[in-house]
Amino acid sequence: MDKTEILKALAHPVRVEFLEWMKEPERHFCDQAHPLEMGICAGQFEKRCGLSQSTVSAHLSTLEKARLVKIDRVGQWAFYHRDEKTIAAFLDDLRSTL
Amino acid sequence: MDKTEILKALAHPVRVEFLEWMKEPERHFCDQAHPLEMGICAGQFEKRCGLSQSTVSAHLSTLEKARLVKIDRVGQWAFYHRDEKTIAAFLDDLRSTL
DNA sequence: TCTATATATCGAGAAACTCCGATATTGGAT
DNA sequence: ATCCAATATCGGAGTTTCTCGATATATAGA
Repeated sequence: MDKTEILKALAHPVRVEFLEWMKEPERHFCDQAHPLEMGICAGQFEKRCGLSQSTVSAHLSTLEKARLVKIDRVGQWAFYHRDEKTIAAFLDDLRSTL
Repeated sequence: MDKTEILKALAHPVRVEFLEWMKEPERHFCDQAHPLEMGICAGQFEKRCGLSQSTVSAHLSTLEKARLVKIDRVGQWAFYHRDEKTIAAFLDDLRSTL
């Protein structure tokens, strides 16, 4: 759990927004073809943030490198979901050290 | 309380370190001439982080713009201390939204 | 096999960040 | 008034981040 890497990952509002959206999938991704239990397709973020496909992919990759999200690759799709373990550990660490 | 600005301010390990040092002044700044209750002199950080005076000043300025610290200017000195109100509000907000 | 779709990666330009030395500003002391 | 010490600001070099379009990869389906 690299605190600095996580804080850098959170230092862009779009990435924070992605994490917040994933907290309530049924609210923000109700039109996804696949069941929400599988995670959120990368393309879903694209539609909602107004950025290009490659930019969204890069942001998701940043979140993944910081271990804030996990990816399940199924066929041609990448399903993203929050890594609650890392997020909780980070929040606890931040509260106790900051 | 601008969450994005705070997260960007925390996205540099030196600034996080400054905040952590200020949490225990008697431990990290025991050699300060002025009483620690006044806050921590800018020069104290310089001695401990190995960065130049101008760089330290800029980092402290970033923390101040994010309202993570407050400054008391007394004579030619600038005494810094944590703004616990902002820090607590930020941690609460992060825990509830992230 | 060929085509379409989903995602990742590459290359490049713009913007932001980091750091420094030099200079400016401020206030105290002589 | 002058000098010194503490801090802030400026200007610039180097690095990183953000974003895009183009291209690559990988899978599904006809």
